[in-house]
Amino acid sequence: MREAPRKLKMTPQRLAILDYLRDNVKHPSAETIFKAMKDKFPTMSFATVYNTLSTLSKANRLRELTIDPEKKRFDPDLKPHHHLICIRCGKIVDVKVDYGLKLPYAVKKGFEIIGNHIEFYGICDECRSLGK
Amino acid sequence: MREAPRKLKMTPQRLAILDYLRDNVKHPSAETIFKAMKDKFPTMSFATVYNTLSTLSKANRLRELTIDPEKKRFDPDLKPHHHLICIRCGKIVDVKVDYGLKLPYAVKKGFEIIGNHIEFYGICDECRSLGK
DNA sequence: CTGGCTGCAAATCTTTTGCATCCTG
DNA sequence: CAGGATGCAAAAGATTTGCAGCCAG
Repeated sequence: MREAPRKLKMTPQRLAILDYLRDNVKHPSAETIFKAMKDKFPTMSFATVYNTLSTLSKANRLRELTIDPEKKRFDPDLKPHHHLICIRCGKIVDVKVDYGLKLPYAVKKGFEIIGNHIEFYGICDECRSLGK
Repeated sequence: MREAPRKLKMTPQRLAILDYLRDNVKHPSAETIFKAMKDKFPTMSFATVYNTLSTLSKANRLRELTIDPEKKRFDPDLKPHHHLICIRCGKIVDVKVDYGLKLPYAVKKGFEIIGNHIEFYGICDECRSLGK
């Protein structure tokens, strides 16, 4: 693809965000990340978080998930994998299974296929035990 | 599931939206739908479009797609199927293939699985011929 | 020195909500 | 006639942008 993982200037803010995301399997939203950042960097602004996340995403250092209709979620795990989301509480868990999906020629005709992502929808045990 | 397809009061606005969506394979956004509505119903408000779409969705008369990070898209086709989106122009085409996806027990443990949806990402021929 | 990055605020865009009025069933 | 639906405007969120000052190479 076009956007080569060009070299990034590593500022304290970017390092902090990358650090927060490393091995983070909770798929946090920008707001969650912002709140976590404020602890260490009380001066970091919302715009910087958004801009940084966008920059890191373009540089292939993280992936933006669209699985949550409310907001974007961010995933530091770059290996192709899928997700299961609880439609009640928004909890997201990884689905590291390779399904080897193929598109029939009639569908992909004209398209250059770049990738795919499976969203599984469900209700987690906590939400189910919480009444409904 | 919970939300039974209860009886809907059929107002002219709802009929118009359902009519516009019927056999519509373009997966329009709320804004696109609103614009189309304004032609026939110059008085229809944005809020009514959103409220109606939300109501119809809850009543299982259409499906909300989260595949486009920019905005929600709406699909009147209720039969389970998947989608291929052009990441440049946002064009969405149906992928009517049953992949019979199964989750390993270790993953779905604790979850009540409700469904799944595959997003294929690509670049359509038009966008490719348009330079980049 | 220069361009990129940050911080702040304001702008934008999508979607939701409050409320008075209207209309369907 | 009653409750739900509409229309309008304003609110609420999420995300983006403009811009001046700052910092690193």
